[in-house]
Amino acid sequence: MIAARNNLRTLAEYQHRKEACSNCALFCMCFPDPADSASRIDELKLRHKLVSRGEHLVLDGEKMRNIYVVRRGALKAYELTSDGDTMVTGFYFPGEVVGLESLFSETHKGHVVALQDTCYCEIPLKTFKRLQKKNGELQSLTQQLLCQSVYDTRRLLLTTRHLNAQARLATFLVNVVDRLVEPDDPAEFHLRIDRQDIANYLGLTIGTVSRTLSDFRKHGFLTASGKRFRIDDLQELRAIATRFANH
Amino acid sequence: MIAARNNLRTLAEYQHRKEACSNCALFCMCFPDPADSASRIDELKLRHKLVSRGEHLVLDGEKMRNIYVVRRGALKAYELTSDGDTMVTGFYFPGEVVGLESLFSETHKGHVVALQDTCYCEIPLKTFKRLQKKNGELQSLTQQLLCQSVYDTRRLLLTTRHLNAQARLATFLVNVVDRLVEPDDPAEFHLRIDRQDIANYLGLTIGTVSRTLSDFRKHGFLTASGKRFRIDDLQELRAIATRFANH
DNA sequence: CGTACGCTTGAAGCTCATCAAAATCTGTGG
DNA sequence: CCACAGATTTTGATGAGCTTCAAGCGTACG
Repeated sequence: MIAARNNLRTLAEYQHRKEACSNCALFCMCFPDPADSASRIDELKLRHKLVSRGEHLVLDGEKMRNIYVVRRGALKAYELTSDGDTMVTGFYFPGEVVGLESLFSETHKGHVVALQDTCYCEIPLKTFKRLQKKNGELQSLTQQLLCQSVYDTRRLLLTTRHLNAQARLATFLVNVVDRLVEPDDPAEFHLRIDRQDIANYLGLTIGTVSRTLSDFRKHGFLTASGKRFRIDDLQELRAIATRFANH
Repeated sequence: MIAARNNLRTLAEYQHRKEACSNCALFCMCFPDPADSASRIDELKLRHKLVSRGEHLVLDGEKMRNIYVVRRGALKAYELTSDGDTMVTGFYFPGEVVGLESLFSETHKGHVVALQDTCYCEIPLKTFKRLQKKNGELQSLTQQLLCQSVYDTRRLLLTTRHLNAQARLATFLVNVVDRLVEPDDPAEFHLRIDRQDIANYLGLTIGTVSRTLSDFRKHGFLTASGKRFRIDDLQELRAIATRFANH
């Protein structure tokens, strides 16, 4: 069961949390112009919740009741085919919005499950729509995020169609670094995604992913043991990522 | 050079054209509630234009000035990699909107070129935004189209990652039929896309596309000679499209 | 009617999937 | 803290499927 914490917090408390929210895609919704922040926060009745590893945040076909933003943790989005095969469609890291692309149909497409204990913000759809209606900023932010989503998906599409295993994995790793690591920090992280999910996500098999990682290790591009990764030559990985298989 | 025809037409003339517009994704923008259509059409100052085969409608990196809707013809969207390789990202057929996903950045990503002489509607971005601001219907339509675009791209993504050549091509053909052929018409069409572009789009080579088409021919699923296609067993193609390679 | 381009077909090679076994990691209880 | 069991990851051998390259064929168009 999902452990719910539906507390309404004070503005002061939110100001404290600004750091945690600073890379949130919907930052402007919770922390607008200081002049009227109080009312906004109040109206949001923002709910922080937790899902533990293995629990689902969203189920396929479910009516969309909320929009979610990841605070801490990691989530996996996937769909099941008619044959019962799993297809991993994406991952969500802190600061990222879950379920926005369901906005129109108001029905979730695909499942979203926690890869580790994950803390998130829950924004009721009604609140979101109300805010959107009277707030041009949020309006255009929504469009921006949707456009970005189209762009990202298309990029992934091009990636998987035209790249070989090395380039696919390099693209994936570079993307993870960009999303998970602060710009000037060392590229070292605990990746909660297992090899099977990476493979599925990239349209490869677990064997190929493992082998390719070994290749990268041999070439000194990274140090990876289990789920602990350190990227030693991001430059080179970026180069491999843009190097095409069929030229 | 693009042959421009910037005439403002009368409402009566538009009513006549309703049939041509009836499957337009932005239909509601031009033909809203009959009561106030006149003003809407007037405001739109809709411009019909032409691009001939091989001419570009949109160039990569270009500032977005208009939104386009295809009336007649076919367009190809593609990007160029740093190595100079072409990657075909999609096709546009009558009734479909070009460039909506650039809405936020207001910069076009990728090129769009005409595969045949193509007639389209040009909606100035400013007009579109103005209409959007005071028209909730168009507002939500935009979001819907963006959501749809995410969904379509994701679907295509799943397709190409996990399917073999047969399934990819079948998916492509079924999709073309759905977009190009009226529901109850015989599935017969002149596909302006050449084998090379199909191959690139599906992440295959021209040889594999040709070979797979031959397989389909041998099995009696279709009759294809050059760019003329007749789908003889859409049912079976749909079955192949959903049949996965790696189960 | 001939040329050029696109399409088809064939043979050889390479990448990645498949299956299986070994190695390593993770978590649990002693 | 260590030992053990289950899960995950790595590695290896083999083969299917797709690419590559090249040659031949068909078709469109001047």
